[in-house]
Amino acid sequence: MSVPVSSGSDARTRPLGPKRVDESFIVERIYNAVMEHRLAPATKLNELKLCDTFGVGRMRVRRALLLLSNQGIVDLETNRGAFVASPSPAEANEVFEARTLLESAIAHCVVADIGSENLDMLRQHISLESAARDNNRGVDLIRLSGEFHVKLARASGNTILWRFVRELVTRSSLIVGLFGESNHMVCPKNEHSNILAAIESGKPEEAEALMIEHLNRIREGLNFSAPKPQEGDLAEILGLK
Amino acid sequence: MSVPVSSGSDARTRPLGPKRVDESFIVERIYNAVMEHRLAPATKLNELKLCDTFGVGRMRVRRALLLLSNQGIVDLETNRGAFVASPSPAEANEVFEARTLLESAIAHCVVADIGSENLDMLRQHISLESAARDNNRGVDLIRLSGEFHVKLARASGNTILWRFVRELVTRSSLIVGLFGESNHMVCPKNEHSNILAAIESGKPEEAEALMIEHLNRIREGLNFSAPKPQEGDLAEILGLK
DNA sequence: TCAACAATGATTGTTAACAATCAGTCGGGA
DNA sequence: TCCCGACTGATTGTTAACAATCATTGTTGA
Repeated sequence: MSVPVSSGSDARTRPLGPKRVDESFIVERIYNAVMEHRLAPATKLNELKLCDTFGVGRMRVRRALLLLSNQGIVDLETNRGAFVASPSPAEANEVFEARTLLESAIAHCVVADIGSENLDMLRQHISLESAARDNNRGVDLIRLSGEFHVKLARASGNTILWRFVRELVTRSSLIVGLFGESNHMVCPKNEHSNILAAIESGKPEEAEALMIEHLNRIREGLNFSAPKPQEGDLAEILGLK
Repeated sequence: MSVPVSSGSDARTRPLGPKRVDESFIVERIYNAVMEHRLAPATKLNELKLCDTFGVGRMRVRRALLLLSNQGIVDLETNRGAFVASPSPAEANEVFEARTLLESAIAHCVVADIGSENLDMLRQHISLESAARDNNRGVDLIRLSGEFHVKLARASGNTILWRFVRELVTRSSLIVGLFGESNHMVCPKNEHSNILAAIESGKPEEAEALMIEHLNRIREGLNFSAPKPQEGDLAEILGLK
């Protein structure tokens, strides 16, 4: 558990070419780990372990953790350290309220603006999702389900909206991990492709309505009376494979 | 210019009671200064001066600057330091696109949810705005014009949306400072009160439409072919009066 | 057996010094 | 006069050591 992961050592021993490991790299990695449910809520994020994992000094790690805490992905407790955030039910409601407001508007607007290359990207994404679902690749499916929303926001061409949605989707991943009922699918089967279909056929109102329904369905799959305590292993999870 | 400001020294000499100066305090101060056009785009944010101003160590200042850069308020240039951001025209368009999308939806939704105490708050705000306009209190008016949007978002009761709008409004302040035509008023005379009226009378579509118009009007007041270089004095600007 | 408590190790928060880079000045030469 | 380069002070980036706090273990006593 506390054994330095080989990939971590790699990061320190070889400079990884011209790639510089800055705060955003660490933030990115933790974002991805949360999105894929590899980092569970309340997991302790030990500074030294993160230093080993990424091969950087403590300052970098602390700065990255500060950014993450600012985005609601990490909780910083004074003198106790950093933990993956455990959103409260109230917080969860805020996140989904904000998502509904933001993403429904995006779904509406994107119909007019979207270009063919972005449509292709989304189509390709849907096929990846289907494949992951058919092959029972649970981890991939979880990640892809969230990524659809992020890619749709990206298709809006607005990097600010993209960033906002990305934050909210990642926080949703924590929320689902905490309150999601295990038997309930993360994102029901055809909803993403239905949204895409509405976009393709140029129906903004329908795309918007479908997005709202979709988010409500996810929300209904939450059970706030059943918080799940979990345990994370950290070094291995974040290792640079 | 480089003289340590009295208020800055105050901050260091007296502990200011139980008030602890952490990153968010510094971030808050710089946010306010930008909102009030007291910090112009491209102003150099010298670390030591900020340390003196707030009476904290360099670490705190650097962490605050990191947060601000993450929110598009500050640009960090390696080995050159921190500068108040100078949004490009492309960035400006993104900000206003995002604002239109977000704030129109907020204006729509808030009609159903808003409570009387929030309505009162907004009414009171409008009267402050009017007073500032009538008395030619330019600085106050600038601040209040932006704050209306922030308060409206706050009235939605969603702290996430509030944070997003706050960031965008603050960035807008920089944009207006760079590209705004001086003779053009920041926020035309009655538009805020018209929006509030629509909300009060329970007309979500009208509130939304007015908000969109309002933001477009601000946008039309921008002139991207005329960037204005400006100079800031910093220590005095941020001093704890 | 259990609870309170002290001691120790681990982890975080902070400071200070050092290294590296930048910006502005001065001087020399065409 | 103008341009180029070395030099110096200022500023930023980084590291390491120190201080403070927390968590855990082991002990004592009822």
